Amino acid sequence: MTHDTSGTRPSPTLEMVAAHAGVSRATVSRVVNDTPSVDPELVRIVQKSITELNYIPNRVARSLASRRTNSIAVVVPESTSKVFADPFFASVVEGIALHLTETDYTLNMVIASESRPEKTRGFLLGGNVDGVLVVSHHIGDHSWTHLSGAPPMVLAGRPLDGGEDSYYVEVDNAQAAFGATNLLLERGRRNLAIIAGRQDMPPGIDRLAGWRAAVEGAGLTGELVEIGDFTFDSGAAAMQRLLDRDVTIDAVFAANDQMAAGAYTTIQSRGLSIPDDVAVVGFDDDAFALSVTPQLTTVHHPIVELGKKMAEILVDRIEGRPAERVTRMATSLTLRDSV
Amino acid sequence: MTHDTSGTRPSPTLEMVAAHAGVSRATVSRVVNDTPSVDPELVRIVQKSITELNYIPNRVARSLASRRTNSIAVVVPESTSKVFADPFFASVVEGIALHLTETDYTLNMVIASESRPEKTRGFLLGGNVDGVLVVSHHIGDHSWTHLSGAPPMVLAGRPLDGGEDSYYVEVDNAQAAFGATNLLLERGRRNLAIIAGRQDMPPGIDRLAGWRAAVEGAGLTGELVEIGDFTFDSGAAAMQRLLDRDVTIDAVFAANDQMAAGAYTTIQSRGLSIPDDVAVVGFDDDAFALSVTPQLTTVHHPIVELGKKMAEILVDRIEGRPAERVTRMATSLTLRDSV
DNA sequence: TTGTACGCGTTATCAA
DNA sequence: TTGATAACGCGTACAA
Repeated sequence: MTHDTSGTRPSPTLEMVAAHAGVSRATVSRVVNDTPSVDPELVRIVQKSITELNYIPNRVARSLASRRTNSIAVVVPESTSKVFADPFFASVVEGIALHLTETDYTLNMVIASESRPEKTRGFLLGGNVDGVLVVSHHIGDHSWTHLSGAPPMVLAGRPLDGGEDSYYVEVDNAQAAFGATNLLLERGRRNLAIIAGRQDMPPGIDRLAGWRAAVEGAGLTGELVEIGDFTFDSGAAAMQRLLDRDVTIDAVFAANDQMAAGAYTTIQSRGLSIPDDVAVVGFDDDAFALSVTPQLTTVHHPIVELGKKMAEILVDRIEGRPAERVTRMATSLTLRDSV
Repeated sequence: MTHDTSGTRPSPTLEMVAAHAGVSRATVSRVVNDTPSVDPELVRIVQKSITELNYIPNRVARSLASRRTNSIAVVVPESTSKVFADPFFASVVEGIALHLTETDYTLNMVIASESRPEKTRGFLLGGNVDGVLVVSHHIGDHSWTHLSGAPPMVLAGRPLDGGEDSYYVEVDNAQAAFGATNLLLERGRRNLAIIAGRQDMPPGIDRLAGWRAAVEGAGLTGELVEIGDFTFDSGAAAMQRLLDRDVTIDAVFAANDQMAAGAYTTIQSRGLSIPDDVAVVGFDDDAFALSVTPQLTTVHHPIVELGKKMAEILVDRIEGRPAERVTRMATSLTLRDSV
């Protein structure tokens, strides 16, 4: 006895339904699984018994017999203890969850504990899930990506380590950053800085590359670079360092909105005005973009859709349908008052 | 064939390990489950075989036989499409996940789809999980709370509908709101308003009650009440209505930081100063409190801890250990610059 | 179209 | 302490 079960009236088994309906278990199983070749009359009778007895199929037994679990895992790195605080992550998971709700798949969140890596590995390889979704980008986080015997997998963002055979959904970070930076240039800004993100993950790397391409394409030097870790505080600190290096900076591109919001506090505390003295562009178009004053001009990308797409592709793969290896989501520039 | 399995080398079964080790399956099972009464020498031999063959126990088969799934469900309402955007929710889930990582339990996120309620119900009652965590507060969302046959459950926040027998973890919303409001009174504010939250959930109801108690306790009339839905925009709108009613408001208590941040934009766009003209106090102490200018004075509560506690209590119940029915987390006032 | 019977990988019972 | 062996609840060839 593992817990108080008073008042418990467990769901009947398939066998009990069969008895009640006066058919074999096989027939009940067929009705439950919508197998075409069943006498409509029998279908009716069985379904009646099912509702009368309040039968709920046992997913565990079903999995054992069918070798499919009908559940998929979402793996997130523990290292990023801020994963949940990151609106990007939250939105991806939301998209995944929303799509799966419309399917018969169940969502398993697994924290890739660094202290117990074998736990994650065992879970993923133990036949507990039909597929895996990975929302991390750190180098090294994909240690299980190329394991033989692993179920189908779809990544959020391009993999860092080769991974020619990986399936993933991403936004074109470099292109979007390029466009955002060009906006600043078009508005006449000439002394551009960037608060880049961690250089061990694609969004950090590619957004910096896009910024650099635009800046250097305009014949300017891309030297005003400071690195943050995508958090609010790191944005504020990076802005400090930038202004300490060059007070004449007239535009900043931040690799995400949280860091942009952090930069705001630094800029404004130095008596500088946004956008008059310093124009700011962010990336993500999340809640932070709206909560700051003046509201932030930022790169919008469909994060929830990205999550949905990941789930969609994974389910396609699981069920044997063809699927694109790489899907790129479109971005757009949301113009507000910070430029 | 459901998907490409080239290169797959499935984990061996318990039986294969038994053969390899020259013992019976029962013995291997005992070793795997740390059953005390096994010859140390055999334990060694079996463990050797396990690592050599790279054996991973099949959780599904284990569940079927043992009638325990080693996984718990976190139920979130679909209605709140903003659940994931809500830092509170994210932190609770983070806490839950963090605690479960240290146990052998797995986390199942289930969206309580309103269009397919039977799916949620079936999942929860189908023996798929050993316990349930509910992070919603809406009236009606607990329709499955009192189902017989349901596994142990722990709620975030007090249940709205009686539920004398429920287990839950909460913060004392009324008490905290009372304290926050008293701070405003102590600072000499006399024309207090509140942007309350939805009145169909405890945080909305109780924080309003706390505010009212403090205001009326000071001999003032608690009439300046506007209701929001915990979102940024609703906070801005509510502040509009308040100022339209009475421009001499000198203090506002918002039921969460997001609404407080929304109120900021309204207040400042009317040319009023925070805190000189209007003092503001929020609730949650999340990222929004830091991203606004001036930084927000707000009620801090240990949300991640709350999640951890929920998971801890649920696991205790599942494993038959005694547990408190109601746990109340302490709050504190984080003083910043908005008062 | 329906039923029989075996197997899925593990735990649990009962003898030995 | 160890080993047969019967569940666990369902899917699915295969046979009828």
